[in-house]
Amino acid sequence: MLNQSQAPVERMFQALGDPTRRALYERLSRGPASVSELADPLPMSLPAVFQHLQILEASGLIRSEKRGRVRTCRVEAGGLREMEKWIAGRRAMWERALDRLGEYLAAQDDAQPPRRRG
Amino acid sequence: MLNQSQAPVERMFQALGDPTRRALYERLSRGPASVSELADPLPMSLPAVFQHLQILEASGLIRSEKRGRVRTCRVEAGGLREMEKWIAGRRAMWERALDRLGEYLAAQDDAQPPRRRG
DNA sequence: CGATTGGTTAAGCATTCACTTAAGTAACAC
DNA sequence: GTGTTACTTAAGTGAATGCTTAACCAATCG
Repeated sequence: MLNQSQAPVERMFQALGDPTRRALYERLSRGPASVSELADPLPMSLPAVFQHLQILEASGLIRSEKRGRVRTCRVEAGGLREMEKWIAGRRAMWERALDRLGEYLAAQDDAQPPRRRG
Repeated sequence: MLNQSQAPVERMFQALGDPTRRALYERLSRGPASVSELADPLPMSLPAVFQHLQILEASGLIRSEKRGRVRTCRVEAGGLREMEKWIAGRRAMWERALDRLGEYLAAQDDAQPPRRRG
C-alpha cells in the first residue's frame, strides 16, 4: 500500500470513503449525538458503529467526549478546513499548469509568424 | 459495507484515501502525463499504477485519452468542484446547527431572567 | 518483416476492512 | 446490594483491496 507518512488529510479522505462513515458525518453535521443515537437508524451492530466513530475521530473529522456513561460526538470544524485547504492547493497547481500552457502556446505564436497574415 | 447507492463524491473520497492515488493526482494537478511517466517514479509495477489510474478515472477525478499507443491522463476540473460542493454543504449544515444552538440559548436567557441584573 | 515500446488483461495472493458475536466495564436506577 | 443501560474490548470471518507476475495486443522502429 506504499504506506508513506499517512498525512491527516489522507485519513480524512479514507474515512469519508465509506458510506456508513459518510452517513455518520452527515448526521453529526446537523448536530451532536450519542453513540447509540447514531447507531439506532443504521442496519448494523453498535460495536460496528463504534468502530466507525473511532476511525472518524482518529482522522480528526469528529471529536467526542464522555460524561457519565454517554459519549457525545460532534463535528470537528478543523477537519473540514484541512480538506478544503488540500483541495484549494490542488486547484491552484492545476490552474497554474493551465497558465503555463497558455504562456507556452503564446510563445509558440510569437516565435512562428502567423500563417494567415504572413 | 452497507452499499447504498455509491454517490460519485464517495468514490472520489475513496480514491484519494490511497497514498499512491493521492500522489498520482498531485502529479497530474501539475500537468498531464502518460501512464508510464506516472509509473516511473513509483515503487511498483506498471499494471498496479494502471489500476490506480482506472480507479481515479472511474471516480471522475481524472480523465484520459489514448493517441497511438500512449494514453495521456489529466485532472478533471469537475471532480474538484464536486468535492468542494459536498464539503461546503456539510459546513453549511454545521453552521446552521450552531446558529440553532445560539438561538436556543438566547431563548433560554429570555425565559429565565438574568441573574446578575435581576 | 521481426523487435521494441506502451499499454492492457488475467490470475493469484497477502493484507486490510467491515462487519459479527460474546464478553467485559462502568454509571445510573431501584 | 441487583439489574439495566451505554459503551468498550476482543476475537473471528468473509469480502474487498493493493499488489504481483505472466501473458497479450497494437503502434512504432529498424
